[in-house]
Amino acid sequence: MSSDFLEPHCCSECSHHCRSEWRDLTGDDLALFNKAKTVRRFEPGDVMFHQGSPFQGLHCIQSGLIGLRRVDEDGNSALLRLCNAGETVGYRALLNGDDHLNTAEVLVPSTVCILPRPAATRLLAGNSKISRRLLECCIRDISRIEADYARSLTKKMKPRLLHVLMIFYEQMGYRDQFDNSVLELPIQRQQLADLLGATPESISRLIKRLEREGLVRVQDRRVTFCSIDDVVAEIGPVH
Amino acid sequence: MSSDFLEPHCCSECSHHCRSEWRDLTGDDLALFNKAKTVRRFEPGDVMFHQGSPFQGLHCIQSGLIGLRRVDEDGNSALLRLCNAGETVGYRALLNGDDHLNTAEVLVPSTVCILPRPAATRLLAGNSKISRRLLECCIRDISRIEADYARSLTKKMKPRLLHVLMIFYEQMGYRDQFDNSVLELPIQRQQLADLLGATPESISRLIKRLEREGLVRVQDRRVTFCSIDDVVAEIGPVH
DNA sequence: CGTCTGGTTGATCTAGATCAACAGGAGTGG
DNA sequence: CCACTCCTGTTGATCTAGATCAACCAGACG
Repeated sequence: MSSDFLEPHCCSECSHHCRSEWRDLTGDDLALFNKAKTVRRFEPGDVMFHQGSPFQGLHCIQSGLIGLRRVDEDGNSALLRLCNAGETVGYRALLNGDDHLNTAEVLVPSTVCILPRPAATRLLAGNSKISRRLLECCIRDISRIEADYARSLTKKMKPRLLHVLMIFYEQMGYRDQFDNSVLELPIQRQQLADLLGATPESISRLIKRLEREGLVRVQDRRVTFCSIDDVVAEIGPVH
Repeated sequence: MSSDFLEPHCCSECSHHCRSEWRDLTGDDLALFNKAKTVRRFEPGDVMFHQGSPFQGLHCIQSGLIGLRRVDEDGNSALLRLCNAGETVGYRALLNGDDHLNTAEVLVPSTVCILPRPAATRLLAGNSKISRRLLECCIRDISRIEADYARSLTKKMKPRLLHVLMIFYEQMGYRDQFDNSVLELPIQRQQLADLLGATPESISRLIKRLEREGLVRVQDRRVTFCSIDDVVAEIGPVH
């Protein structure tokens, strides 16, 4: 058993993650990846890169939760996307050479593997499998954001809030001792609001309403679903 | 001068279009492209492919305007994106093998070049330049939709409507005999509304308001901008 | 002619924004 | 230990952008 297994580096974490773009690195490519990578630990509130800043490195999320935030000219800001373990962030700036369009902000304690440009470029140029993976990643991201956009155009806040709750539930929900479906929300109300283009006040009231309607019970960050089926009925298929 | 120039086929149209993904096809690849392609003419209201239908072919828009529409479970629909000459549509279904997520509806008379799956796959597998182009195309689409999504989350209808007017103006606007900036809107109010997640009534009233505020003058489909600068000031940088 | 389609207008309603106040912790510093 | 402030969240009062529903209008078209 190599030391990689005893003390995991980026290679084993990033490239072994079943959803990662880097899952099928082998041989020289894997060695290059490992040599060039740095692994960093981030805390909530940290920023991995800023909107408007030049590309610094490809960020592969090993664990945690990252939000991509966009701020407009008058200071309004929105969380456009959430990125989980296994996802690669910042590839757009790598590929088109432009500055980052979003700020990548850390929402929960996260471990991230950073691959600087030279290595990323070499890997991409040398291995067509990797650029294919990146293309898949692009397609996945586009589908996700298109779906979110469509929801924002056609639906009210209530089903949209329920939708993000369900997304979180899928990723980190669990059953408590009474077999209730429970979710420990990883983000605060403000960020929930930024995710939906709403205000924290509205989120607060909306949650109250969901409780009155008997869909969920919420205490601070803990969300207990009274009936997952009822929730799904409100929002249609989650994906 | 070859007959291609006298009676343009897809090759010369699609692949010569400066923004097309296919601009640098040469030799055998170009021959394959030409052999496999079919060119079709569509009229407004026609549908190139339906949401939920399987991939039939890659659609390269030679001329015209295509809208990608998404309809949800309760029948609400939105126009997620507009695609102009030079753009390739439907690549997602090609690459991931899933059904189309959107309906591609024709908004103005359009000429489209259709490349069936086998040829598309062969071209993609054999020519890394092409998959790189497709990746760029993906990146462009993702940037666009992200920007639209951000606007929908943070801005009111007024700047968003002005934004789509400016987008149209950039593409097809002109100066009239008095040097006014004029735009002949290619779509009707309903579609404008679907593009913004609004109702036709709201669009109608909003336009009235823009006229009252002296930003534009509108008669049927003709939009005359009183001051492009004022409009730009309202919406910030267009791109 | 009647009918249809796209657009406008008016009256009313409502979801969500805004603004202001307040409440409960969690530090922090005396 | 208490007082203070900061930060997140909640609540209340009010406002408003945009939706909804109904009517109507003009042109196109059989």
